[in-house]
Amino acid sequence: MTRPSEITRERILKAAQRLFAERGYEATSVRAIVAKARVNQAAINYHFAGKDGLYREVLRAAFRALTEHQLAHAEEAKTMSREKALAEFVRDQLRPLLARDEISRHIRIFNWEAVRPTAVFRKLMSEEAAPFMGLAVDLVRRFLPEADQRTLMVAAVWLIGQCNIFVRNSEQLANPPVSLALDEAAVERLAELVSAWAVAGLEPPA
Amino acid sequence: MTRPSEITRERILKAAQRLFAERGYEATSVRAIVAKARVNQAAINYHFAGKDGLYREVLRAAFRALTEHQLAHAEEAKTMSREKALAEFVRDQLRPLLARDEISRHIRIFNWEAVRPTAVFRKLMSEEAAPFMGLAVDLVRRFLPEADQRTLMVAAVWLIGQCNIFVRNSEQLANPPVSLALDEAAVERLAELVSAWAVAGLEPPA
DNA sequence: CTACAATTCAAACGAGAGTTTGAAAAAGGC
DNA sequence: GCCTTTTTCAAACTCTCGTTTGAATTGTAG
Repeated sequence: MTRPSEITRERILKAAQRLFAERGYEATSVRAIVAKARVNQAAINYHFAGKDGLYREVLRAAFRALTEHQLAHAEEAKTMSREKALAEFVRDQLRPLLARDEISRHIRIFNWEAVRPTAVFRKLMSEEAAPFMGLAVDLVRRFLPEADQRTLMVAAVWLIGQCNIFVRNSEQLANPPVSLALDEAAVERLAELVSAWAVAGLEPPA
Repeated sequence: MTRPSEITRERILKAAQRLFAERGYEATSVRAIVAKARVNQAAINYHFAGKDGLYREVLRAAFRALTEHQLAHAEEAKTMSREKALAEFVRDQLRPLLARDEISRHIRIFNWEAVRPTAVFRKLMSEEAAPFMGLAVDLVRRFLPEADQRTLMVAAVWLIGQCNIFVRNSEQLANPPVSLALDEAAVERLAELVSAWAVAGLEPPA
């Protein structure tokens, strides 16, 4: 008898993913999740052994999907010029600004974790190492072939940071004094600007 | 009879500033503040009309001190070369990585706000417009004299973002897989790397 | 059809949050 | 030195949180 429970499980996971992406772990209550999923309150404890367990599942799914997505792009990225590859990376990072799809939510969840890592996240991080960082490092290595590992790590974080701030603060940036519009065309121009600056920053002076 | 109350007021403000900087608004409880300040629990409501009011005061103080600090530097920045000015800006932004002084705490509080802006912050933001953004815009304008206002805004956010990520994620970056050391020398090298890349990014191609 | 296990459900529990209360204490003006 | 105002204090109140409980329901194998 495993079938009927799968339905509620999925409903909970879907609702939880959306709410965690939107508000982060702490600010999301189990009551809000069960209301959105339209299941009973005790269902979370029954199926996931508590809020932590549920979050762990959401995080695992996000991990899997995100690295899968990035690894898929990694193959074609190697065939592009480094400038084009970096531009694609930036565009991917800025994706949550426009799309409301699942991948955007995954990225958002990781942005929440970047702020105040939960215990669940730390554990998962140490268990399933993140090839995500490796991708960013590989990318910047094409610009800094002679740099040591430490410098490459800093460059990777640096690159992610310039994209991250726009995603993380998108709501805030839409208001004064910045008043940054976020329609499709604007995000496209934003991606172009950021990747142009990043490329120029990493390319050796002519 | 204003004197005796000033003492508890100050004790509360000081304790609250430290805790808000460390944990953010939501994760800081009124009970934790009064314990650290060693005052009665009702004191916060008596003196600040609630947790919100207290946070508002802390935020106002941070606003004032931070813009004051930046404006003071703004004068000397104008006498420097644009490259040197940008390097100083970056160094300033990375300051919370090392110092545990008041200014570092102010910056930390604003980093929390960047994550999930509180209602208090939004209100304050709209009331007392931020000359802080203006400073960053002035700085990047020296590199992009012909850019329009929108591009300058994006560039300013872009610049802040590359510094911000290191401060915001400092705890996380200290652990694997990044394992970024954060002693004084390392922060110095970090500031040099970031400002070099940022300068190269903004400087017109040779 | 029956019996048993899996699943749902409404209700309550205990802990922690921010706030309120009303009396006690302290301070200052006259 | 008294009287009024300001300030402190311990306790309780109300709300929300995550979790637990035990009965009711549902699904399925024999």
